[in-house]
Amino acid sequence: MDEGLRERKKRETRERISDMAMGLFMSRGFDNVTVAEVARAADVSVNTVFNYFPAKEDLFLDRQDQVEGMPVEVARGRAPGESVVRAFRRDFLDALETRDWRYGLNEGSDVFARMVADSPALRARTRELHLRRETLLAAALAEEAGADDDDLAPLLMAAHLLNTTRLLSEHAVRGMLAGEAWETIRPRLRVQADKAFDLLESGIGE
Amino acid sequence: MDEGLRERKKRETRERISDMAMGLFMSRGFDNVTVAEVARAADVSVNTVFNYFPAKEDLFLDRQDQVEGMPVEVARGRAPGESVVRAFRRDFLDALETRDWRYGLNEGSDVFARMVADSPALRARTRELHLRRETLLAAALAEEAGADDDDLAPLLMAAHLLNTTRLLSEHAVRGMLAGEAWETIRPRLRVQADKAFDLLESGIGE
DNA sequence: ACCAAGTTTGCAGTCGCTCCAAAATTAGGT
DNA sequence: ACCTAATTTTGGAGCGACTGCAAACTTGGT
Repeated sequence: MDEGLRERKKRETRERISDMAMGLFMSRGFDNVTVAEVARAADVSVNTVFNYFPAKEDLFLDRQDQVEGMPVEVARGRAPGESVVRAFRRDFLDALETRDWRYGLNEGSDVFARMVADSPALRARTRELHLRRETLLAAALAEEAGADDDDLAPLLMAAHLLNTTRLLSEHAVRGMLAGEAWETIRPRLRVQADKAFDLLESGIGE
Repeated sequence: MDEGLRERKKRETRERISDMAMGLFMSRGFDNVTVAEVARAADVSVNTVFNYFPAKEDLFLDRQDQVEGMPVEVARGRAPGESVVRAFRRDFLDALETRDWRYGLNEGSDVFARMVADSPALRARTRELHLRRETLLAAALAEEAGADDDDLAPLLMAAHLLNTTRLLSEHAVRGMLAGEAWETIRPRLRVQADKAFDLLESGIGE
């Protein structure tokens, strides 16, 4: 037992707060739930909530922040000789088959998406996360290529890659929100994904 | 006289509020100025401030919102036969020569940029503006190409185009904030811009 | 049992922002 | 000049996120 009673209690209250918050958010929407209510539901003082979560939005995203390094892993985990674009294409197409949660293709991620869409604060946070992933990926690419600080190529590639996956994910979510069945979304998305990555590889000459 | 006294006064107080706000923001930073202070400086009640500007950030951006349709004009104003990418390349390179404010190459836009960087609220708003421009440009491109709703190409092109110009602008600002002279920034930026747009046209095959 | 360290809590306060109803100002007609 | 209707401004009350601080409480080690 490498976890003392103190640490266990901390973890427990943290999880209790997070769980109660998510429950309330799911049933009533992010903006319609006050931090005081979350605190009451978790049987804890408001200050304690802010003790664990620096801002209200962190109650919602929490684990989402651990996903910010995901693109870097995709880039690093590619086969020898494989280009970065091909690695992302492969990763996304795999996710399309397995409905991987990493790209928001998960069943039920539409509820999630609607909540984000309905709350300005959550939208802002989501974009900040996107930006962070962009700079992290860019840094990884720059390191790998040994690019100097004046070279914009890593930043450009990171931005273009993440924006394609982002737009593909958003497109899938639009379909889900429109009530379409996944099996009718998947083939269409697959076509669009192929076109999108082709566009990345061969350029927009039009 | 197509402007009655009522309308003139409205315009005047609006401008007074905006001017006073900008002055305070410039000298003390966005987050260190309270709306109440702005109101006092403009000799107006706090409610009146919110009467003209829906949120504090609007005191800062105000006219910036009128620029959200700018990319659409670049796309629409291109020469016959000219591709969209070429139009944006031309527009940006022109702006590089004239230090056009539209891309934040303006002298003094570094102060502006630092203020945005220092305030989470302003950063969020700036990104929202970026997103709006993206969807507007995408809509224009989709209309022109007659693309259906399932086609992601317009959205992808819009995103890629605006992200290149965005990253180029940010790069320029980084140089300015580092204290570099404009004449040393320009040639380097020109090289990067050429590479960036080449990347867009010919793709990221690596 | 006791002390030091860490955790929770209550309280007071700031700031952005909203709602509402009462004043003040202006426009237009007589 | 006068009255009325529409518009603008204002004050006040209040909500919700968030901070800072000091007091109470809990845990770990001696």
